[in-house]
Amino acid sequence: MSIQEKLEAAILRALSSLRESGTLPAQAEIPTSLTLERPKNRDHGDYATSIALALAKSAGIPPREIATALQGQLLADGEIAQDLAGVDIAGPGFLNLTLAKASQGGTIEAILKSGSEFGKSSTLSGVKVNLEFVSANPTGPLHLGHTRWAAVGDALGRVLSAAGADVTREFYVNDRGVQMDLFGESIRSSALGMPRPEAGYHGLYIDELAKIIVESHPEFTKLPESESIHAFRDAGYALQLADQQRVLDAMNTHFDIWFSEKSLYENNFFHHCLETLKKQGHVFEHEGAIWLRTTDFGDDKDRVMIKSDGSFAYFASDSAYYISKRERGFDVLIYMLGADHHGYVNRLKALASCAGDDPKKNIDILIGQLVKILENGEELKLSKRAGTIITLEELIEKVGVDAARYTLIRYPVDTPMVMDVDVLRSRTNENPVYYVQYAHARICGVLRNAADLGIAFGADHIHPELLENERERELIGSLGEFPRIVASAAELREPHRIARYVEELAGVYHRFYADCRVLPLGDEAPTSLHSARATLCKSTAQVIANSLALLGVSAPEKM
RNA sequence: GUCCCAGUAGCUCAGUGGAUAGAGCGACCGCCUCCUAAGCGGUAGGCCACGGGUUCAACUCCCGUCUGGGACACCA
Repeated sequence: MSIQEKLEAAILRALSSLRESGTLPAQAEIPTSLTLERPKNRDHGDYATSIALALAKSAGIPPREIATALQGQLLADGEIAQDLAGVDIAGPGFLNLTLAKASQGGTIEAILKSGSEFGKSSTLSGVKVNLEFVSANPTGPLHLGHTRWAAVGDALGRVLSAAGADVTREFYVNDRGVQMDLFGESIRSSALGMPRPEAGYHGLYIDELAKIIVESHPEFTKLPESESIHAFRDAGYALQLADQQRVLDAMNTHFDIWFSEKSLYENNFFHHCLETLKKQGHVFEHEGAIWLRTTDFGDDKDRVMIKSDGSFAYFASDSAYYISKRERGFDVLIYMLGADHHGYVNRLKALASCAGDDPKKNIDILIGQLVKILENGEELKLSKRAGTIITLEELIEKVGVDAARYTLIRYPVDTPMVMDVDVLRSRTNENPVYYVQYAHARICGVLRNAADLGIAFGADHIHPELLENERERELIGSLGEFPRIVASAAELREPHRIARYVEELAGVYHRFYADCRVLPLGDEAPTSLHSARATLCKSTAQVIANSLALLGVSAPEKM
């Protein structure tokens, strides 16, 4: 149990004993859990709680009076009193807690003991999560519109796993339907030197695909039109999907399952889904088409699953895919969609309700705003190579995987963002990924030197009582926050919190480094303080590395 | 017309109901004879779009207005 959790438990304990003793009346609304705040102002201690303010009304007692009683309880609590150097009442009734030095050492010890496991929790343990992201059509290269999810989705998967969830990352492959046929037709047209279909695909990559396919299968061009289109379609699809997989792999983004849309219609699965939905009573027939009455659950119109001509509407796939995920045992289905799909939110939630589920619990839809990319101050839209828009691969070539991933992840997804290629290539404070990586490399350098000088550091050399500098206190405080940051990032599905946190941590470290000499100067003899500071450095490097690992960004030992 | 998102320092943006609203860039002034200056410190810069409401407490929650961006097919 971390020191923070210990304190939280102690406060709850204090509150209930105050109620038992009659200091707090029975009608006081004592919460069952509470989270301590980290005050921004150093004068307000290491942790603070406003619980006295919150209780004042229901208890009918002035907040400062409650705070005073609480203060007395905490100081008399044998299990916690020795961890506290101070319990102060401030302002209207805040309770400010200052940790004893020895308790701060507990944070360092926990980090060194847990290593790469530090920060993990069990807040989501037992929850089976299906995380679906990217899900690009396999009819072209991955482009800028997919990059944000490729990075954020992957990071979210890592964060959820760190919080104990059982996560399956899934890529939905739209391998059937009109678009696929157009794709095949476009490749075939290129192979035969014919004009492309009007609504078809026009990128140069189509010509490349055509060339590759014709080389290995010249006979495709001689097949009857329909068969030929299908042959080109299937071959092109296989090549394009493999290409997407290669690029995602290079992006350090990995999937557990590549789910085929086509498979939803094999082995009578769709029919089974329809029967399942019918049992819930929201399926109906109208003018020869089969509908789902999503308006029963707040959708603005009902949705067609099977059109009157017997063909499947897109919503048929959505429905069957949803049923498939639930039948495969997932409790929480996370969908990561682009802003252009926000109209899907209501119908997907209504679909969950139509299937008898609770949309608040079983489905979670994240909408990502657009990404723009700037180079030399101009927006990049056209890509010579793809003939359409800039590809994910080109972005990686320009700025590298670490910078691309980090930048894409560090903003909340519901705000539009601009990536400036020139900034991402710069090696200054302006470029947060370097700022953070540099802090890690810097620590590694110090620790190499420490080892050369024969200075001992590690779990046996924490010496918390020697770490008296304000910068040291600040650094230890930041390190201790990591587990709660991971837990909240997972709960809120906001991996950008990890990035913001590690930037803050790197800043705190750089300030510590500027003020506190870690290694002996000149001929100075090594002391316990040198060991203690080197140990603090080591634990900081560990937390930075753990943070970057959650983002899928490397933590270099040298730069 | 309906719906979604945004509006915070000159610029790009953080900020899960708490105390004096933050960071980077840009501007100005400083810090390397010794651990990575890809770093650190300081100064200047804010009616948190506007108006109501809820609350002990609102940048944060609710309603409305204005401005900007996007979405609204028996399309995939």
